[in-house]
Amino acid sequence: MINFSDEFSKNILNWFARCQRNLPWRKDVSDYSSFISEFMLQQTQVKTVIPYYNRFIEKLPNWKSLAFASEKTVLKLWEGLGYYRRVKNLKKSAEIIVQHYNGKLPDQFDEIHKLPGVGHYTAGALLSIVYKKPYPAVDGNVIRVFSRIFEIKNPAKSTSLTQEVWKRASEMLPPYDPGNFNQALMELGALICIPKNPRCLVCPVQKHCQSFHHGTQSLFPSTTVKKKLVPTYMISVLLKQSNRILLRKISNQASWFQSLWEFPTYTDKNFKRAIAKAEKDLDVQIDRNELLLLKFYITKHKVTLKLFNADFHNPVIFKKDYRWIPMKSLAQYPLAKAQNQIRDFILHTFQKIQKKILKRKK
DNA sequence: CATTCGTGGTA
DNA sequence: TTACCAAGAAT
Repeated sequence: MINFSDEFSKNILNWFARCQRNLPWRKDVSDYSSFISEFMLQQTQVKTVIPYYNRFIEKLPNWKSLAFASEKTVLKLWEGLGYYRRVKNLKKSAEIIVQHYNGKLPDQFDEIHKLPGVGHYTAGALLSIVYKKPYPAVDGNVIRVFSRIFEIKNPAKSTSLTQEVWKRASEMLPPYDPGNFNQALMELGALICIPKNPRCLVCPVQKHCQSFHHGTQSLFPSTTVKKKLVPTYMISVLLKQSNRILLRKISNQASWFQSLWEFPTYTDKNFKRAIAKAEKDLDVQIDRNELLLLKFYITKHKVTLKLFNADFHNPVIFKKDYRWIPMKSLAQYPLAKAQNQIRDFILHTFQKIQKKILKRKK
């Protein structure tokens, strides 16, 4: 007589063996490659990660190369991926592993969990995938999958739901193949048990799913409360001085990664106030007729991003963390995605202007 | 423990 | 268009 969790495990493992996606970090699995991929995949979709992962592994193929790489090199490889704190923690972890663990990822939960940027999920994922140890790994996918299978009514994103799913995942974890079991659950959440319109008809564990039997898939995880959207305007100021351009280091109150750069950017719910802030901070006159770029940028709370050209009033502005960057070396400075797109735009137009000048000289 | 951190995708 | 979600962690 096969029990529930045993049959469940076999069904989902069988499906995973047949249907898993062909992903770069699934060939030549090592402690290092798994570590990099797990960090990149935190709150980031597989499709987004793939090119970043390939570039990163090619450039920094092992613990030592990462530990001894310059901060700027590592940040450039992460540029555009978001959540930049992750890359700081990633490098720090590599340094610790090279220094204190002889260049090999430790195989004890507490030691892995202590590494910066490694939480409960990542520790479990690494131990189960790299060392095949029986630890569960519960991510957003697994929460959704289990909340449907067991019709867990706790509200979405609540800690009680998270706790409940960790408990269930521990109970369901098979002693054999825990790494593939964890990955199979996540893969199921990514391919079959998706947030909306789950594909239950092709689900390998539909017979084990209470939501499927009751037709309640859309009720789990239980829906959250609505929020109001307050638009916020962001403007970036392009301050030029001959062939140099002004960047500043991102520095905010939190202990955040300090080596990321940006064009001076100001936000306010009121558009005019945003411009006034910029003019006051930089002591410049912003020319609204010389709009270089108008771009819409929408997230949960922010709505527009505009780039303006500005003229000097008083050249003696600069506090620390502001720097004039020659246009030619602009590309070397790691920026966040939105700023990065502005940078590319500026470089592109700059090149076009240079070409025109060359033609005139001829 | 509720927020914040970036960006892209979906219905 | 908008709310919600994605291989979460730190504070």
